[in-house]
Amino acid sequence: MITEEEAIALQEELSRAVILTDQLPATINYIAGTDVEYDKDTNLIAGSIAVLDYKTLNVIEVATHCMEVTFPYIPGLFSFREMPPLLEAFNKLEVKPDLFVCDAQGMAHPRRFGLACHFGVSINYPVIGCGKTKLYGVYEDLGEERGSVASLIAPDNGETIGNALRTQAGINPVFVSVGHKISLATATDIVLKLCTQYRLPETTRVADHYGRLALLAYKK
DNA sequence: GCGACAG
DNA sequence: ATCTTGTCGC
Repeated sequence: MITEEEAIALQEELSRAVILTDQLPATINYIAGTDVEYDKDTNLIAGSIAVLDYKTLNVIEVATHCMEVTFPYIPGLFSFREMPPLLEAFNKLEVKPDLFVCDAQGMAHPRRFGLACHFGVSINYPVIGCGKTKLYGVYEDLGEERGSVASLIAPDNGETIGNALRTQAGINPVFVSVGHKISLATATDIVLKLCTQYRLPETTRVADHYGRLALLAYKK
């Protein structure tokens, strides 16, 4: 298995391929959410990708893949744990979406290479990182209203590596960052549009739901 | 040494 | 991630 040192070296090498500008279709038809579920009492995990119609948010297709975990949870090396099941699920997709939203960080990472970047560079598609909690960076003065944004600043070089985004008034923000082939501004705009009723994007919620079902069915 | 630490 | 429904507080 890949060692921790090798994983870090690989991140530093692959991170040079990340594209931080909009390189997506002028019209977005399909958008996918990705998530990975864990089983409480086995080492099974399920990668899940849900493709939605961007305009109506209707579910178009869902692909899942169950397997055993192959890498421990180490903050900063999270992608090496979740990439395997996600790549398998991606290969099962019949409808390839215009872009993806990962349930994790992209550039908002100590080496600027969170799961959303790793996934994006690997499949060469536009990807947005949208995490529920922060891994790296500091922010201040985030408004309480829906749509409020505060820059996530990297403490090592002072650069903006993401946005804290309030998707519902008075509810904890989500953390948006570039995964691949999209700008932070576009990514932030899209995530807000996907949060129609809840704190998290509909893409993430749907992927989570079907991943859960797939894991339960696989256990039996 | 202490706190922080995606899922 | 996983414990988990109703309940406490603004």
